[in-house]
Amino acid sequence: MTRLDHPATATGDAERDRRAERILDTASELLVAWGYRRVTIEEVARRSGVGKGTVYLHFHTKEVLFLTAVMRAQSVMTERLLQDMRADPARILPSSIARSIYLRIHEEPIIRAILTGDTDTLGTLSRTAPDHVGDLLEARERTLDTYFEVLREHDLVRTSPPVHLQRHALSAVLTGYLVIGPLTPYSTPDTETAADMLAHTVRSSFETGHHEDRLNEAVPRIIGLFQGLLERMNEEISRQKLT
Amino acid sequence: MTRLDHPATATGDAERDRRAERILDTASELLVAWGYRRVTIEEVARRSGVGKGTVYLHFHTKEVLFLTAVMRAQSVMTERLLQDMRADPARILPSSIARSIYLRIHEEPIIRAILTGDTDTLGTLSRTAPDHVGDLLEARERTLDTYFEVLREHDLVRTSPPVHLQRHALSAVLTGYLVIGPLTPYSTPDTETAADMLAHTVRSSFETGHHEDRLNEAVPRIIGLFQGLLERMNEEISRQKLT
DNA sequence: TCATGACCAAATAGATCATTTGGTCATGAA
DNA sequence: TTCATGACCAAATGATCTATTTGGTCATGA
Repeated sequence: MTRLDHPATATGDAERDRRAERILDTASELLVAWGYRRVTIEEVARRSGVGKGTVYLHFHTKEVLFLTAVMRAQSVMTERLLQDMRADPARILPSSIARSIYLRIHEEPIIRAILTGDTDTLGTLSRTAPDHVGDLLEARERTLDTYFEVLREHDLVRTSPPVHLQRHALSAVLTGYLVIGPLTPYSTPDTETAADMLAHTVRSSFETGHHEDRLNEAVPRIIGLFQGLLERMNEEISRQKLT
Repeated sequence: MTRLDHPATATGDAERDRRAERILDTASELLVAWGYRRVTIEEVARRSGVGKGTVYLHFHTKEVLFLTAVMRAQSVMTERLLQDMRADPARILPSSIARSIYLRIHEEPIIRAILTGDTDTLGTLSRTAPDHVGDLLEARERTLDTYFEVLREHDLVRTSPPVHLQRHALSAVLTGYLVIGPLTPYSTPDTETAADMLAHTVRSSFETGHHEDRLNEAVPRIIGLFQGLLERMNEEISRQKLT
């Protein structure tokens, strides 16, 4: 429970930022464990080793605090996707991305809650999110559209359906695999197997046989695209962290 | 409001059965409009033009009444699928079935509620269903497994993944398309378009290029299969209708 | 300068009471 | 005798009021 002997004034931006991160850590942890409604700011403050008022020096409201926690989780996931892409060009393909997201979600319950619209843990957050970070959500949509356009230009995905339909289809399939588990009372395959099936589904319904060359050509653009989204997210996150 | 001048004792099984159907009609209607929790047996009785006690002459409990209503809706849907299959062999393919189910669900809110696990309209039904009709649910799983096996024997679907994984994948994709609509706050394509995308997804990830002959060979077996399931459902339905 | 916890209004949870509802069964019509 | 019915009951649900908690502020003091 006891933190620093001297909970002294945070000297410098560095210390201050570390404290903000600690608060976000606590918020994330409690969000998953208790659900938005049941977590109090005071508890977050206590577990973060700061006073209650201090939390409000970092985040406008409870809502903003938890939304930021959620955004940070997504930012981290995007960063991982980027790492993967840099290591292996094939990782830019939708099937690989879907697979990674699916697997990651099984160890990051926050993101699962977002994507599946889990109202118990998210509470009213799911309603109010668009009011606070609507721009970001739109940006994500646009990024995905451009993503498919780029893939298309390099003959890596089918060209038959319009781009926005492909995006919709990808969301639908991914969501389906995520939601089906808790929904059906009966036998579900283990995570790894399901992830492979998901990748198979996405691959066969979106992608073409890939040419190694065309793939490599596309990599920088795709990476740039997601890098842009990542920066947009981080920007939004630090915008929420006050002063 | 007024029904027969003579709400007389139901003479013969025919009249009695008509009355049961009327009660099921009312129950279905109110289930969709109000949700399980808010519907009272008395209201169902009033709207069906019978006394409250009479409802209990037909169905053991409130739960059983509404479960039967739900089963009947599924039975009707299965019947339609069978009609389609008889009219056109290609309708036995998973892509076509998925498409039909998806479209039908947009005009049959009951079934949507089931498949998407809509807890607001279904209430506690979703939890308790397996206790009452667990056998039927298992039968449906087995039927789907056999369905894929038959398709496989006629070279109509891929043979790479195990059958039960294919079933799981089909459920996942269909569920995804169903759930994604209410979930995402943003642009969704219109029903018909989404249905086509769904069919495309299912076709490209499960089916092979179909030989007309092989298709026709499979038709009778597939139809028999679903016919069996249909009978199993109707059997369960009439088992619930008392005496 | 800046972290803090007492403080306030508003929301939530608890407790108590009134109403409704699922399910039964004695009654009476046919 | 057969069978539909609505009064009836215990249990669940909802309404209402009170006590507590909680999000958010700000005077205080390190």
